Amino acid sequence: MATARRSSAKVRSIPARGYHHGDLRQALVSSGLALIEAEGAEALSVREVARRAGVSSAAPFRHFPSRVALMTAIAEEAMRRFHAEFVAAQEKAPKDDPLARFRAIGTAYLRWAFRNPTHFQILSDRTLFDFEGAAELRRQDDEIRTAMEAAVRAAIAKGQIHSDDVRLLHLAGRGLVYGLARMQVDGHMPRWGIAEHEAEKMAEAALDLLAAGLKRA
Amino acid sequence: MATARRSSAKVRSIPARGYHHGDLRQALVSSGLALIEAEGAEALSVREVARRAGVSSAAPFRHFPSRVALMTAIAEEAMRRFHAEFVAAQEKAPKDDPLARFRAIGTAYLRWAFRNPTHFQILSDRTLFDFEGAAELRRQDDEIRTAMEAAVRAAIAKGQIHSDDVRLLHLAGRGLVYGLARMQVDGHMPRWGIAEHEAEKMAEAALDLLAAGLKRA
DNA sequence: GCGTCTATGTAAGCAATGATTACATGCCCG
DNA sequence: CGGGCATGTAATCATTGCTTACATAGACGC
Repeated sequence: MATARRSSAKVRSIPARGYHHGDLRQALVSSGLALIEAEGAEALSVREVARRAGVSSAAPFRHFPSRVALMTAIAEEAMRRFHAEFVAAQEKAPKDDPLARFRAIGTAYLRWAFRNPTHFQILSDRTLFDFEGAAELRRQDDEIRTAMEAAVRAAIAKGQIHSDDVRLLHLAGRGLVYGLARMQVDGHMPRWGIAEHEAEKMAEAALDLLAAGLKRA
Repeated sequence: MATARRSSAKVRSIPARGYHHGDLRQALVSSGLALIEAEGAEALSVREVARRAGVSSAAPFRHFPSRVALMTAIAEEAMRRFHAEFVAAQEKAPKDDPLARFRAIGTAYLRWAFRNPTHFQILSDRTLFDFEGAAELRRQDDEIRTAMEAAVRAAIAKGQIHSDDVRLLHLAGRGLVYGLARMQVDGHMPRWGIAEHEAEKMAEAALDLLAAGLKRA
């Protein structure tokens, strides 16, 4: 009954369930992400994830040496998605208007955070996983930071901004975007009785405000 | 030997240790805060706190119904300190220059967060404690938000700012300050090889940048 | 003083969790 | 077809949050 036998052929491609799970590692990451989405990061336990994947409580330790390692894999998955979307937004952004580009990058960051609060929360809270040990994640994170900084640099070179302190401008931009995103996921967004999706527009407007303030008069 | 007898008098004032602890509740909050300071919020366990206070593992439950309740008391203690410092800064701020006042409030917020990262982290992460159940904390939090909003409103009334959207301006200011503070405690501050205390000045400069951008030309 | 009542501590034990160890199973490759 | 390795299970441990039953010290009425 439960033993829906796979048909002798090379099982590798079929994610069927025998004694050996098709791809437990990925299954654990997926159900882990789903669990966090539903119950919060604190609620993620190795045993619960194993339960949802239908395996014994010791099985996950074949793929991850510790709970933190599992969380790290989940964070890397989240970063992979964020990075992909960021790259896509990056390509659609105007090539010849650095300030607009800076704004576009910030907006993409904000939109992603607002629409994937759980993913964003995992990524931003580095006490949840092993940041140092996640090389790929760090690389993608750096790439995003670098892109933002490049936009600022280009805007300065083009004389679009009335300041030439790259670090400071970058810090202000990133600080604002990061802050707005975290306010949202941390529940610090003032409730002005406006619809949820309005908060996102509001945040984007705040970013515009900064960009406008930087413009050369 | 261990029974250093208190001298008959009204013990109440003396924090001596008999079978009954002088003021266990406060002792738990204090050692809890110290523990978080040293090991991070995740590391706080009721048993460890009890151990450090020299009582049995069940004793804390006489004072707090749950671990979260203990964390909430710790958060309230942190907020009390923050609020006190905020009020002090508020009084020193210029009365007649709202924009400068707005800036002063933001700076005080930033300074506190940079110098008390643990306290700030506890307060900002509402998954750590019971925000809804902490009435006094909520009141003090509101008071700070209100003060910031009032400064913005006054700046608009005085024609110091080239915009009249109070909510938006407030959001931008709070978002930036909150973001810079969280970047610091979350370990997202770019390491530019500058000294630690320079980061604080940098953050303040970013705030100035926003304030300047808002100024009427 | 004295006895009792209550606040506050202890001891022991429960279920759940992260992690380890010894064992089982089945897929892959010679 | 048969050995070996990857991947699963079962059983177990220490630790944790929390509860229950019991102990004791202080406070208070008399």
